[in-house]
Amino acid sequence: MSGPRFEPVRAVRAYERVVEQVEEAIESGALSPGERLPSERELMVQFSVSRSTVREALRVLQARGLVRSRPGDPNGAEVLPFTPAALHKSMTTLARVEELSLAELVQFRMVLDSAAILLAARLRTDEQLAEMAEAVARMRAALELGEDAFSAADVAFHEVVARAGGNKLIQICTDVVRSIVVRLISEKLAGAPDREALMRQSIRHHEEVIAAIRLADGPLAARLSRKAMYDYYAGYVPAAERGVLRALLD
Amino acid sequence: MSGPRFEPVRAVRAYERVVEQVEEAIESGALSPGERLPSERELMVQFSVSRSTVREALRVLQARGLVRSRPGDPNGAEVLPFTPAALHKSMTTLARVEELSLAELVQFRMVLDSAAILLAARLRTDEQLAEMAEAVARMRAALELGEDAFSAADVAFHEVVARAGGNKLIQICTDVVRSIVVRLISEKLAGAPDREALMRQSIRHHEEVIAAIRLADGPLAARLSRKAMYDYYAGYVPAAERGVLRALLD
DNA sequence: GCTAGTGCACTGGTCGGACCAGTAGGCTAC
DNA sequence: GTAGCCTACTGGTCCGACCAGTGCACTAGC
Repeated sequence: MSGPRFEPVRAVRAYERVVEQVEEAIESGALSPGERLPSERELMVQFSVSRSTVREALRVLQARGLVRSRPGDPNGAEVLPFTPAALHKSMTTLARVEELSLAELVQFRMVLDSAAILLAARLRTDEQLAEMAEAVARMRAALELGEDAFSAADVAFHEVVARAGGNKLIQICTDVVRSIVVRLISEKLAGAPDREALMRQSIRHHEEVIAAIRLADGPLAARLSRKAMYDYYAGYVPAAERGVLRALLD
Repeated sequence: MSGPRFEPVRAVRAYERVVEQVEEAIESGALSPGERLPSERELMVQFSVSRSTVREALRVLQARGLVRSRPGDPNGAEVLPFTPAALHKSMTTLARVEELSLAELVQFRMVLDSAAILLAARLRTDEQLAEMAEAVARMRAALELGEDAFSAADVAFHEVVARAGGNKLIQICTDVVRSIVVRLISEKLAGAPDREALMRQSIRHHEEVIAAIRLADGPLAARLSRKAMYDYYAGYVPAAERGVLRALLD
């Protein structure tokens, strides 16, 4: 016979209550990006807590990327528009403490990027298609300009595609993981053999993908994009782990 | 001619320095999960900052899921093993403030889950295959037991698959997004028409997927899983948005 | 001798007050 | 009318204090 079901009471700290209330106000839209929170001294009155408690709450909210405070600002903390910064931070942490391999990260990109391309092939506007072509043109021009320009144009291409795919979650996740991958291999990048050949090949691949997108052949575009990413990154992945990447090639 | 390249100096607060140092120690492995940080009073000596500053740093580290502190604990804060809690938090925030639609979330699951299944079809062990079959058996048994048991068995199935796929990032992301989706539709779930038919259909689909995995036919298994997820969730997605989901069906 | 119980020394959580450097905007002096 | 100062705020940091917990060593009782 089970008696009255008591719920475990976890001791909830004062600053957590403050965090919850402010968080709720932001997520419900009662506070919009750009608006200001009351000053810390005002908040301590409203919440009936000390300033230390208010400040600990604000630190948490700041760590979650919801607000930002600036010393000397005559207004209170500013409510920020959503940025994937917190997502980025926790994924980076994940990558470090869980020791995610480069193979896993690249595989993740192959999956999500090709999905975005599949969707983009069906949903893209003509304008977006032109943007993609322009980005690839800039990649080609960057052959003369150097690594950074090439990389920037490449990022621009993938951003247009992700946007055209219409799924914000995919868009943000690809973006976050891409930056992690880029940082991981940036040091290896300089000393890599035959960078220029790799870049030329990458450009060809991108052009093939665009052609498939133009024809609205999503599955083909997706397949080509996976192949492109594999060819581009396989050299940086230990040979033993390349098998799991090839599993995604048709 | 560009002179010496000065970097912008952003004012770095004291507590941020503390966060960085502790974070580095954890991520580099100098501090392992289960180990203890020095007490707050000890940390204020080591870092030469006040206790308030130490505490703000600890709040940030706690928000990132790296440490936990318990009142009265004679030891310092405990270094935690990685949990996707922070990732979960930021994705949930993303879902709320960016107003991710259920369609986007389900689409994301279709993509990642089918990728995991594709990989699992090639990499799974016989033992994992048996686990999958057992999970589906429990789903069938749960027809008598109710919604919760069914859902739990379903989760177990997808967890085995994700594990068998061998990509921790995919595994964690599917897990996080699944819980968000589940919470989103949990209220609609009770009043849904013809739940039992949906559950029976879902079981059939799962069995088809297992069959394909058993035959190591990854692409088939992946396709079937996308179809399964579409059929299961389409009813909860506004008709106007179902098109983008169907774009993933072959 | 061993065990059960009691303090004690420590922990984190919270509070209040204080000072500093920085900012914005009103005010004053030119 | 404008340039420059002044003031009233802001957040960042520090300090000292108190409280309610916790674990452990020590002690009193068997």
